[in-house]
Amino acid sequence: MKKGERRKDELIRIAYRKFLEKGYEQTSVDEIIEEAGVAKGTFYYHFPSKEATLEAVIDMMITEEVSRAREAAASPVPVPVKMAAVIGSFRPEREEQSIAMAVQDRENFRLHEKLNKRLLAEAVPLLSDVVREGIRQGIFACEQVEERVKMMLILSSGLFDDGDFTENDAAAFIDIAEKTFGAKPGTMAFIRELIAGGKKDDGRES
Amino acid sequence: MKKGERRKDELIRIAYRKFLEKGYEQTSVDEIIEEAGVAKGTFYYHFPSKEATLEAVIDMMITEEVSRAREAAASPVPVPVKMAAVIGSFRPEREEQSIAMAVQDRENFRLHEKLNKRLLAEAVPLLSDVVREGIRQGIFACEQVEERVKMMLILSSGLFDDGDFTENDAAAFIDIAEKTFGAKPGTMAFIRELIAGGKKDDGRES
Amino acid sequence: MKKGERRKDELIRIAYRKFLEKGYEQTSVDEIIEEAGVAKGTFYYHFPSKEATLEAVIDMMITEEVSRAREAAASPVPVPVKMAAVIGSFRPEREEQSIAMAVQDRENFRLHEKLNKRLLAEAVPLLSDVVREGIRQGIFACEQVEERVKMMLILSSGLFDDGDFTENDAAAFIDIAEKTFGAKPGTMAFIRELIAGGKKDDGRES
Amino acid sequence: MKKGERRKDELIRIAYRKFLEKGYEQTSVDEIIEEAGVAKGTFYYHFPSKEATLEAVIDMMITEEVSRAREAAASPVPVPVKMAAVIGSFRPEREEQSIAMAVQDRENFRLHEKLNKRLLAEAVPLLSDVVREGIRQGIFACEQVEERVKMMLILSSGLFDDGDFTENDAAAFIDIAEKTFGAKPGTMAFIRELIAGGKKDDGRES
DNA sequence: GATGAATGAGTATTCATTCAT
DNA sequence: GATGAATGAATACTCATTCAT
Repeated sequence: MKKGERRKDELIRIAYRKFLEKGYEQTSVDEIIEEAGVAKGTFYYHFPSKEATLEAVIDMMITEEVSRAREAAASPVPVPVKMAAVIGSFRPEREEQSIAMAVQDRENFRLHEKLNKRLLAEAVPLLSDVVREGIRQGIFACEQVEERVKMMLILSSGLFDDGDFTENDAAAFIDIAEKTFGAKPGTMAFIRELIAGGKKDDGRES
Repeated sequence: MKKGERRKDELIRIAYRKFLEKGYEQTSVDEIIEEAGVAKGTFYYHFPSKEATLEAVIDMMITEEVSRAREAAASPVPVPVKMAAVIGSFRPEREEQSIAMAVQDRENFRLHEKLNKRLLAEAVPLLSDVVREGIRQGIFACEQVEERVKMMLILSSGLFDDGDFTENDAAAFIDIAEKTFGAKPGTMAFIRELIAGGKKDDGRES
Repeated sequence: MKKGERRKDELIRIAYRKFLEKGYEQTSVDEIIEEAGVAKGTFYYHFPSKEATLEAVIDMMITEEVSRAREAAASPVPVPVKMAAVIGSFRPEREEQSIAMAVQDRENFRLHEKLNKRLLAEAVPLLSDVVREGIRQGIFACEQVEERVKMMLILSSGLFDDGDFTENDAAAFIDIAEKTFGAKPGTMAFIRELIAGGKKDDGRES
Repeated sequence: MKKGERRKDELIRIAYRKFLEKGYEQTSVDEIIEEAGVAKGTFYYHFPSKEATLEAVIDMMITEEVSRAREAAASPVPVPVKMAAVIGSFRPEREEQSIAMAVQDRENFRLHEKLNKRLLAEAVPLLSDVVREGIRQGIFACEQVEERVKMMLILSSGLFDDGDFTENDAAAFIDIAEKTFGAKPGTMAFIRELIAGGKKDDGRES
């Protein structure tokens, strides 16, 4: 990696953190460059616009998560475990920002939405394959696989992403998920641990 | 209603429309007062800040929708029909803005989210009562009623609010909803019409 | 005149002087407001953009000069004298800026050109009437009156506006002007004084 | 010519075209180097500043045109024809840019003016010699030769350079020119073709 | 000769808010 | 109740120029 690229990556990293902390619109270019300790011109040397930085940030996140998810999808483990692993791959950045981002998270809809759209697009096919594998193995039984996967992802994101949920939420979600995919009761109990993991140190957003 | 109150209500109504059209952040106080034909000072006579206008707008929306929903919940009709009516009450702005808001919908997350949080809080108990009524009548059978209601609302909002969904989406959703509440297949087919209604004139954007 | 209008007029006056001194592009909004001692917002309260200020400046100049010229055209004096008076009305800013504008004059093409276009459009008909009056009186004799007037204005502007010309220039110009309008030699000697007046205190620059 | 010189000349040529198309101020160094495919440093290796590029561009133009004009002035043809040829040499860029520059011509006053000043300085003595030759041959009769030449150049530039003129303009101009130089009516009718030539393919702008 | 990353002062414009009348 | 002139910090973005390699 060249010297110039390192500067650019640092800017992306800082932008990433800022966008999570305060949201895209609320983060000014000035704040980013001040934290990076570079001049205004340097920022605009690397990015044609502020919006381009958002794209770069999202690309970075997607790239990382998708590659982790793909690996998980390819591993030779039982289907339910594999599902857990794939979904887990898409739950971003546990250790890193978890703390910082908790601060203020109200306004980063733009990042959230762009990211969600792209993640959904990447995650749905991946998970659908896992579900179909489960169907072949007799673990699951359902039609409209892609749609059901999409719904479970929407639901899990709306419910758990903010780390604010009860045991009842988890129980109901597991029951719904099992019925959604036509699985036997208990098959997807593993989800409880998956989301529980995110509850403690992943205080993403209120 | 006094003269001053009428002015204030007009400002709220204009702000409401603008927020839907362009989003909260993207609507300037100047635009609101210009459309209202009042002076800057007048705005700040009625509202301590721009943010206060957002709160007022949300209050107005909630109040209207909740009262419609309460009426629906109290009407003596079969439970599935009642559910449709209550949910329908919470789907805002059918006739009025549906057209206008189609224009731009990308940035009004702030309004959306504030509204959603409050609507969820109001809608969940109301719908839960309806579901419990259904349980007593043997139409539904489930535990964690409130949680399940919440999930169906999250899911329906994530899936259908943007009017961009397929027949497969609808089919899967209906199946999931029935299983979620332990209803017999076909019990909740009415949902298809409910969401179809929003698809036509609510060409919001994808 | 209201208070707000006075502020606006002051801004126009300052912009006018700055534009003459340094040119439109080279004058920043910051410089104008600093000299006026007002805040940035005040400027943009009165003008939608910097360009609008240029328009306002030009309007101000045109309005003044045209009204002076119209008066001169209506006065009951001999035709050659009247011509001198009308032309003189269009030679702007003798006393006021003459000094300040001398500083730098290199870049104000934009002002100059916009102004020239509009002045020419106003001056040509006015002077043409005077020339036709002269033709009726037998002082002048020519066709294509408007075109000839336009040419003499272009020529006089190109030659004398910068105050940098010789006696030979004046002599040749007078000869050409007389021949252009078919006047007897000496008829338009008055021009010499007209342009001489601009030479001293109007040390614009070359 | 060395390799470095070729690079420099290419930069001048590109700058020349850009300055004509968009004007000096509106052309950024970035645009020039991008089109040339060289690095920023390369530009500043060849030119101490952007302004220096303008000077270089003007030098290039002058040099070309003056040498063409000198050739024309030395050729053994009748005086009126020679005048036409010399003036024609100074009307720049017939074939090359005529099209490109038509795009935008509003802002390149700086180039225009610098060029005009220098062209005038070069053209006046050259044309004056031609006029004096005409006087010796009895075709022309006038004093203040240089001044009259200058005036005709100013006039022709102000009138015809933008290609927007009428037959009346041409007629009046020819009449004035003949009287200016004391020529017999008809002597300078050739001018009509000269300017007509510029009207067609030189659609610079209105 | 040539590169390209870095600079930083400068640009026009926006906008929520204040306050004397 | 209502006005509208005034504010000033903030914003995204530009661009001629420098310099270590």
